[in-house]
Amino acid sequence: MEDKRAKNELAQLQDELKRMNAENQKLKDMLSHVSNNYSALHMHLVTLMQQQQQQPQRNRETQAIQKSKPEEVTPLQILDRSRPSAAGAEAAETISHSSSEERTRSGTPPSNVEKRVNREESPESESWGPNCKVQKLSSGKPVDQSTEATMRKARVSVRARSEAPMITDGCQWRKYGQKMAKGNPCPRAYYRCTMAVGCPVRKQVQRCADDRTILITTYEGNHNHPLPPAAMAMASTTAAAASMLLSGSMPSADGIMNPNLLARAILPCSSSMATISASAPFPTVTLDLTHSPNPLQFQRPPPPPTQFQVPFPGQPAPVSAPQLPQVFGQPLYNNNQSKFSGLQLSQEMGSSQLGRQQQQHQAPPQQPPTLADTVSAATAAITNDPNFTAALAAAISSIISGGTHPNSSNNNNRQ
DNA sequence: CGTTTTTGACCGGCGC
DNA sequence: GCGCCGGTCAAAAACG
Ligand SMILES: [Zn+2]
Repeated sequence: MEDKRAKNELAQLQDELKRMNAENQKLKDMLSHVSNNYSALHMHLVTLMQQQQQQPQRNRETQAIQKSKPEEVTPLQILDRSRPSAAGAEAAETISHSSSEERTRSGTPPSNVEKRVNREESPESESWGPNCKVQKLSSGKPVDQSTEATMRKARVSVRARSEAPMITDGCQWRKYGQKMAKGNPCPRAYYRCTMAVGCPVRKQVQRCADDRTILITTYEGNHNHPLPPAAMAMASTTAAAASMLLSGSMPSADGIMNPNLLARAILPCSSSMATISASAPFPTVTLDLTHSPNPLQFQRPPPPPTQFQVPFPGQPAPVSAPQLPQVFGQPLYNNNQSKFSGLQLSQEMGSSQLGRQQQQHQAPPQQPPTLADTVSAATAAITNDPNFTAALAAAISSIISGGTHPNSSNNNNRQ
């Protein structure tokens, strides 16, 4: 009798323990998620500032930022022409593909789709096949809206530590492929955004070969639909990085310059380096949210591609720009940044492209060496403005709540 | 049932 | 041309 009761109790306890473990795990995931978001946001901010100072006269923008509720309109969103209406998805699509190509979808069976059609009978193919075609075509004709064409080319890869098989960025993804990478035991998975039909955004996820706790997520393209706040951080960050990558500034010396600026603007407190790697078929920005406890990353030329570090002249050591990190550190868990403080931005481009393709862009804003000063000045100005910090805090908390509140629907990712 | 994942086939580009 | 390789497709299976 009594035995029975004891047993019962025990079972109960065990059950509870299990639950707690589960919750614990959940919390851990959440925390990691939040941390990632934080890093992304941080990065975003810096990128933004960078852009801002590129176009000084846009000074007013700061105000826009302050005014706008972060949840609804991110400055970034303004920058790239994403329209609001939900139904706009369709419209956006038309816009994005606009001039150059004839959308083959919906009743316009183009001749050039034939190849794929071969595989299957239905002319229903629609959407993606042609898109690829277009890609090439567009590359063929230089003019075009550089945004669309180039955006597809540009890639932003994010390195972050994550136990989860996939980083939670607030978007919905459908896996459409998986391959074994060559020099890597871990497979690479391909996803595409399913938040809207025809959203061109894709990403591929792969675990780092020599440190499996690091997850490399590579984004490509811009969303053509409104995003939930939880997804804003990543999306806008990557978009910003991408646009930065191929908007004028990227070429040659500037290319080196930018990450440099970013690096020093961001992590005054941590060792930072901008790495530029040659040999990549397409321009790629790499945001490294890995802290990398060991100086491992300082000698990370393992992968065959010739990678070389670019130690900035006279900038090897931590910088003094104490304002920034504090601003972020406060509203969040007081400096949990130990984990993600390190952020490093590197750009890679095709070795072939390295030389040419640079001046292709107009108005090379020859950025004087004083740039760094400008940036830090801007940083100071911005971060000193209470309104701005308030807005930022709001943004952050919104993201956090969006990501963590179970009731906010999105909560956790699947699987 | 609709949606997502799995997984082998397939494609185009590139180097040989 | 051939084979490799990074990507993608799509049928079937798994999922909820
Ligand atoms: Zn999308």
